[in-house]
Amino acid sequence: MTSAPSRAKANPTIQDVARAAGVSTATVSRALSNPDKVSAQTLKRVQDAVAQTKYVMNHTARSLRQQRSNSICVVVPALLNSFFSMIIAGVEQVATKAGYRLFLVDTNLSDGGDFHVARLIESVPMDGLLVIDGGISQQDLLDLEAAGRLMPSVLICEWRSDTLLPSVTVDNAGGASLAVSHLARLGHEKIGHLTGPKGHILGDLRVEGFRRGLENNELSISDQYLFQSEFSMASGRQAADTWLGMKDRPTAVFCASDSQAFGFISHLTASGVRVPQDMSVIGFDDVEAAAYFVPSLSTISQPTVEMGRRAADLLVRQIAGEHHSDQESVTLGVELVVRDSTAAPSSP
Amino acid sequence: MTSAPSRAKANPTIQDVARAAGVSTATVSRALSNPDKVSAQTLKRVQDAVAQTKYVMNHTARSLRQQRSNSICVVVPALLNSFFSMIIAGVEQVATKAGYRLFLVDTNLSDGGDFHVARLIESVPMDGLLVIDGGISQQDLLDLEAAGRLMPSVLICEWRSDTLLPSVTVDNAGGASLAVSHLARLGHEKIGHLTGPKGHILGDLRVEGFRRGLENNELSISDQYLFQSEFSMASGRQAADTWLGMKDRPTAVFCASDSQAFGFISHLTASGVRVPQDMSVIGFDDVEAAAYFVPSLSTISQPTVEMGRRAADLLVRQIAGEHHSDQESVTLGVELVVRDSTAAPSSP
DNA sequence: GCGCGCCATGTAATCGATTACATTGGTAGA
DNA sequence: TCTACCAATGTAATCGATTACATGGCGCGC
Repeated sequence: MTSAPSRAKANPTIQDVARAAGVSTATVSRALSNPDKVSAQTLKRVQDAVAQTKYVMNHTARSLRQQRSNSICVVVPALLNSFFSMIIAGVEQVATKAGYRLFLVDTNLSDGGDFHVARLIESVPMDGLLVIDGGISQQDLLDLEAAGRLMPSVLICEWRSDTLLPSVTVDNAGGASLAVSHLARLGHEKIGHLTGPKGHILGDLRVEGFRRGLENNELSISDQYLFQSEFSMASGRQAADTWLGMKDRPTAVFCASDSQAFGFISHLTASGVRVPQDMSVIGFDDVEAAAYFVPSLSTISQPTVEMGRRAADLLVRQIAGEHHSDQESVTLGVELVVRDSTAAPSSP
Repeated sequence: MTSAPSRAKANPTIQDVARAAGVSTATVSRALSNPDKVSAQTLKRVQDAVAQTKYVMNHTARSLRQQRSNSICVVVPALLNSFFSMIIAGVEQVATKAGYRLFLVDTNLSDGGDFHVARLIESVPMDGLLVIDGGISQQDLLDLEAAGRLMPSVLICEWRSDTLLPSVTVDNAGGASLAVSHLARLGHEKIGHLTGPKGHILGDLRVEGFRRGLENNELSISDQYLFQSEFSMASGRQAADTWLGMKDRPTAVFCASDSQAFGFISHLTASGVRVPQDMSVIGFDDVEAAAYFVPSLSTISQPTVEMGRRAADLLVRQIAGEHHSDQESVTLGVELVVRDSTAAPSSP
């Protein structure tokens, strides 16, 4: 190793600081992380020495010794969805304040869709895990638990009920029901639903809420009004094609996500169907673009930032060793936001 | 420390594996990371021992010893922008293949807008840095360089020209000029521009390209057609207000970002101005939603994924110690995408 | 005046993997 | 047959901070 290419030069270590301050490494360490354990005098000398040597701590060494990394990992299905970004913003606020670094993993990006937590955990030592949305298979988590390798974890967004982990969720079924009631109040009787992906817990719960909403409003349920779909815009556009091909069309649809609603409306408009005059559409999530879409989108708003905050809080407490019991799971409420994509059905 | 709460139990170490296999720790280490350095026989025994003990490597220890973390940090201004997410997807493909883990940092999320690379670098030991967009101040980078603390780095998206670091950019000015020419070809003579934020390099370059485009088409430049703006939807909506209040309005605008275009069109439509019949709008970026907006948005498309790939490639090579000279900076081309938000001006 | 205990600090073990250097046995070339 | 070298493996130092334990000095109570 002769003349290395322009590389950061070797960092000063705690040894250098100790020498400069004329104290032992133990004292430096204490001065830095437990200032009240050293005398005011020594503290000052150490601080000066730190400034002089331009010392910065080596977190790797600290992690190794302390057997903890001071960082938590957030697993997300799709960073590009602003809904998740908002949650992360909330997580960030709390985690940073508690002294944790954040590690983001996008299951969509990684492994070309074949994502396994196990591999993640093997590769990165983390103090805690925060899983957003059903991106990780329940089975993976159970396997880890069985292997005794599961670190403190909190789940955000709905999850299968039999899980052992604390979670932060919103009232998905309730939100769906709200959406349906809104449409019913406007006078719609033939209401359809663009579902989430098959087997996805969030989708399932919203279907359930959709059904309940219809019942509450004494409307009949027709399975042909269930459009098997996914959360994406492309999927919403596809559903629009199906809708256009139907003989007996619903006059309003509740979409399991805003993205779907965008795709759906987009294709309808391009085909000459006017929203909301000819057709009402309501979404779920209230992403930023919902307010700017044409027409602006009626939707169900979730307290995203708050969800992130609560989850991070649960996780930090769990890492600190506070007992986590079932009561630690949290469910937050949702809100109906009425904009321009819903209206009374046109009289035929 | 007596009965800890349900926590992952102590992981097996390389020592345990060595014992189980009846070899030394050095041999285990070699078997795991340099399989050709041990005999086939020993290799097998070690592998069996690994399986038996359920050993997983402790990356912290490895990082400490090797003085490298095998991870690179990506600094992004806003994860929720799908434009950046696409870039990251490209980065991910290359970085993972090269054996690096990805660390994402959102400067918007962190520090409430007061972000400093220095703090980041102090807190997380990384082998390389990938900075997307002008989110980090040039000064910060220069300071680091001066302090000899700058790790191998690559910049994505345009940057002030005097920088010392390799970068991956697109032809921003060229793209802007393309957009203007498209509008001019349609017959527009009064063309406006929603600029990026003041002093932002990307915005500045697009303004420059806007001017060049007008010149190329022998159109006059009127400063009142420059709408001081930012990249956000909210900012686009605000610009629409300004536009509505003008006496002599442009008949077409080029927006420095798709988000702005959404906000602009949204407000126009709500005010009864039809796009593209009464007004043409073209954006820049080609985010996913551009194709789904109503009307679908004409825009300038950037090779986002490719940008990420190229940048990651440069970075990995730089970390490996290959000499990086100026020729290593890369500029990629952009493309005009014509959709439904632009049309010939209505004859008055 | 003596002893107990506490405060500030130092000494050295420790976290778990990598790797420089040492050792062994075997083989090819002279 | 002897030397030189190589391949395979072991021994122990190393990365840089934390922290258990040891030490010395000082104050307080009796």
